[in-house]
Amino acid sequence: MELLTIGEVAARSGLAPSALRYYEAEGLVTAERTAGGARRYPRSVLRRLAFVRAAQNVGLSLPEIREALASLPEGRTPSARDWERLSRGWRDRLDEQIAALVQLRDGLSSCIGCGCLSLTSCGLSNPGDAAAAEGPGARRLSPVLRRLPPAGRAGSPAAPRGPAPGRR
Amino acid sequence: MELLTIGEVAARSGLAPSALRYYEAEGLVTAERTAGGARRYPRSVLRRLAFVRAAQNVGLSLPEIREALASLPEGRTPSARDWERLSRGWRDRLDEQIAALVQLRDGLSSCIGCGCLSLTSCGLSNPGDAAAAEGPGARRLSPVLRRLPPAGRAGSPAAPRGPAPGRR
DNA sequence: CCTTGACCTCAAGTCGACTTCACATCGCAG
DNA sequence: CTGCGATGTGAAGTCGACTTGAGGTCAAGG
Repeated sequence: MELLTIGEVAARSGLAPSALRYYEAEGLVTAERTAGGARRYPRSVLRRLAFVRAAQNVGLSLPEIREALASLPEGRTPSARDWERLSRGWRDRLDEQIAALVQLRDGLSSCIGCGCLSLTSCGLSNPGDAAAAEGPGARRLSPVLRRLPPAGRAGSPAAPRGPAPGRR
Repeated sequence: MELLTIGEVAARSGLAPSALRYYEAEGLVTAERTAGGARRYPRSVLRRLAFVRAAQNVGLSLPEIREALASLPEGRTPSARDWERLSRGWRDRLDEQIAALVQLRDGLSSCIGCGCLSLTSCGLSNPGDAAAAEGPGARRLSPVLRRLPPAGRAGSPAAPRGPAPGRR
């Protein structure tokens, strides 16, 4: 009645069934079982999955998301306070990431203008050769950048999350 | 004389020797060899590595970087035109990423204000349940976001690139 | 001559978030 | 009863960018 099969949840959430099982194994969601062992999800799981997605977009890892979810009293619809608390942290995270990218972009722009093609002394990259270049002057990039990507990850057209060739 | 050992390059670039070998295998850098087979790098490799770093920060994958490097006439110091061409593309990339993050952050902020805790209809996440919620109205997130992180990657204290326990 | 230490190669391991595979079951229509 | 499709499980594979490990070589120093 009010319970959804894994296939339905997959269709509605856009996640592959395998991902849902994985999330369950990781403790992000739970499901009841039929006599036969099939998963039956309450409608609220969709909200939970939406939450997971949002958190992923902010850059949280699954363990972090699990923690965040754990801080929401079981099953209950998150209160305004819950939501505010969580999203405030996320906002800070996003602000950090944005600031780092902006800084990088601006460094790039100024490099175009200044003609310092060497890259050896222009802070855009410049990791350790600062030591060779003498003096601790360089090293302008905030560490958050190092934490950021290898971003292209899903960049290649090949199946990041969208394609989900799983449901064939 | 003017040639650096892998250890020196590692120290000056901040990369582990293993990473340098890997880059060579991937065709990002080349090195001469001594009679005994040891790598000897010209000073210019540092510039090249700085370039690689910068490109990584922008979010390029190694294959993409290899391509970019290939477009720089062999060995020659990149001209102003080269640099401008490349960095313009990077800038666009960064702009995209920044825009996506800003959009996400602002969505977050507006959610705090609007009290729509359900997450089911607020575009912050909302992947496929739009179908369930009837109508194609949702799905506000630009696809660039999906390409972005799972960012936390290096987030865990455990050795992303900094620690480089390689040089022990 | 022997030991270090820096270097070499090739193979395999790591991390995160899943997917894919092989094989077993459930429930139901025909 | 048979067959199909949706599901179940556990194990192993995938991708990117490296690191780690095992086992071997080279040049210099005591």
